[in-house]
Amino acid sequence: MTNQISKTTFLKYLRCPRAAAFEGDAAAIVRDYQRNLAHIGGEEKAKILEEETKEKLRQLFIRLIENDEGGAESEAEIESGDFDGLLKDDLTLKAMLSTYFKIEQLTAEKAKKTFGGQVLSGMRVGDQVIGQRYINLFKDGFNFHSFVDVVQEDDSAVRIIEAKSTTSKKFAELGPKKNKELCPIFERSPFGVLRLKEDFEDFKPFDKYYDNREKLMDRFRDVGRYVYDLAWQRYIIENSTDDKREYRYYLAVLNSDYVFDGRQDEKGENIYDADDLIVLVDLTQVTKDMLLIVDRDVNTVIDRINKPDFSRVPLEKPKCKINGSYDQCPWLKICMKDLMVPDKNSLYVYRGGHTGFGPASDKSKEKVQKEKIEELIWRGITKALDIDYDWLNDTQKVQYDVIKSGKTFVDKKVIKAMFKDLKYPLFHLDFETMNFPIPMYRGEVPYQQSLFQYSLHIERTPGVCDKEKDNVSFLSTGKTDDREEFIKSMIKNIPANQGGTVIVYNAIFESGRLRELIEMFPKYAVELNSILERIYDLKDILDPSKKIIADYEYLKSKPCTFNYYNESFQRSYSIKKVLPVFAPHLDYANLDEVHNGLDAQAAFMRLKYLEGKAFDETYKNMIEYCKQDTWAMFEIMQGLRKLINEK
DNA sequence: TCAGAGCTTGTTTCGGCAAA
DNA sequence: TTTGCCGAAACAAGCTCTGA
Repeated sequence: MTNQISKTTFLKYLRCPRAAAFEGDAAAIVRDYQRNLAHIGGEEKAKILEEETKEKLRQLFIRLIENDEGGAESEAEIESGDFDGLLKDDLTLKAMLSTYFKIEQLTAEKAKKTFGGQVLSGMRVGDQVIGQRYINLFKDGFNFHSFVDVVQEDDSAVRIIEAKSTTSKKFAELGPKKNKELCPIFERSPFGVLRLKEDFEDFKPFDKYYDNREKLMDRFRDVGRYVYDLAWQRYIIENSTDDKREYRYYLAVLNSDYVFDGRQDEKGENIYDADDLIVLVDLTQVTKDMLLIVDRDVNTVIDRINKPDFSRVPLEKPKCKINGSYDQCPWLKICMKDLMVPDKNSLYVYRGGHTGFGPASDKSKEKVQKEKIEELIWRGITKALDIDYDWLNDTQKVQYDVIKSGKTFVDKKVIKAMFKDLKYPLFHLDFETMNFPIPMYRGEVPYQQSLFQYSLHIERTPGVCDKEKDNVSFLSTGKTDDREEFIKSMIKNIPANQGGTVIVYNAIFESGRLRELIEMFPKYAVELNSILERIYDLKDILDPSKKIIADYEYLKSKPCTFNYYNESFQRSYSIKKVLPVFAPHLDYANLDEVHNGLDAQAAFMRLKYLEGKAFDETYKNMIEYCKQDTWAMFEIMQGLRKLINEK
């Protein structure tokens, strides 16, 4: 039997030798699980199947990593919870399928318009896309295969187009900066195609042109990973066809400057101008230069499948995607355990630790090279307290002390002074948004954070606020463009003439949204500006930003940046880490349906299609979630008040 | 007057974090 | 997946000093 290797599988094997070895043995177990799950009836049975599968994986991994090099020891034993990520059904991905398909359709339209000829793309049947061009290459007993999103061809040329749901920005703005001015390495051709400057006749290479071009060829970079996909396709095609026509290779991405004009058809569906929304990026020359890299990678993958190697590998940030979320290595937890890196209070807990650790630099002597976290871990220094105290900066020393003593760090004097600057009534405000690749409403751009909900708790005098009575909110029904209703409701509840501080958590987000509203709805500019000017970031009280430090005389002399640090924060000041310390009784897990911002987005997507009781249920759950968010802010402030008034 | 060393200052790049 | 912000490192440019 020939081994089938899809592009996704290929990339999994390419991560590292150990990931490849794990993949081979674990993939069969995961495949079995998915097959059985499809035929199983009832939630309870599915739960049992999941537990059984995790136990199988656990047993497998205990065997795999307990090799002669040591491996996981009892204190860092592998738990079945370490496989959660592997078995999780990707709901977000499923919800996005129709959007990805829409982008492919628009790409086909654009290709037809730009180049004419024959255009072949997929057709949607349920959750499947059929009819795309199949490409494959047999090599050393393997079948490397893939589908091409869009193929355009005529008598003389074939154009291979890979559609990606990212924006043109990262290509259009690639290039060095000189005196704060960008020198892009791409330029729009008369046909509106983004091409490298070298493709134009009058090309003269400028400083750092080739450094930036190199970035396109590095699959661990933001731009490079898209280009790699295309180069892989090219490799398969060039090694499996003897077609003599000219082949050109393009990525299709969303134009970040596209503004949706709000046009709709008679059924109320949005009409997009494909020619304007889609940008083609010509990567023919770059992908050609990458063929050698891909060839080497293909041989590496074949080798790894034929000779699995389970031995330990050093962690590498860009490869393993440590701290990355969606593209993190699925085996990272296993490697971490194997290297004795604890879940809590590891070396990764230090703020600014990514730059490494080393002796404090002495101005009179030469600079000492810092050691990266991954190097230290490889040497067996894995816990936060393992590190030499003198190798830490002032902020990190505070973290060390907190872990060592188990006591929270609090600068009561500073927090007290910051509280004095608040003007009552306090408006605790929180937004929920939807960021869709393709804009939803008139005036929006790709990935616009489109506002659909807010919650507001009004605290008229210090410490006096009722969770129900003092709460107002707005939630769009999702069936129409309600943004103007949203604004009217908000400016009524936060009056411009009344004063009072507007409290938000992580102000960058809320102020950004307000500025966008002013841009799109200038007739409310005065009222919206009044809110914008009164915004105060609750996070600044715990962890002051640079701007706040500059504003407050008493913060300037502080060596450590924190005002408050608790061990359970694990360096993060996100509200989900902070809230449990101040209000352990407020648990997001107790809410129905919506537990975080991404759940709220998913619920809002459903809302559009719900009616009657189901609609009411989801609508209510969304209101409750957002209310909890602003109430949490009030509770954190109450906790801080109690703290600073203690003797 | 010039070249080179060493220092200071400014700019660019990078990685990480927060929100949804 | 996006945005903006931040701090540190890396790099670049300009200055002074020194010795010839």
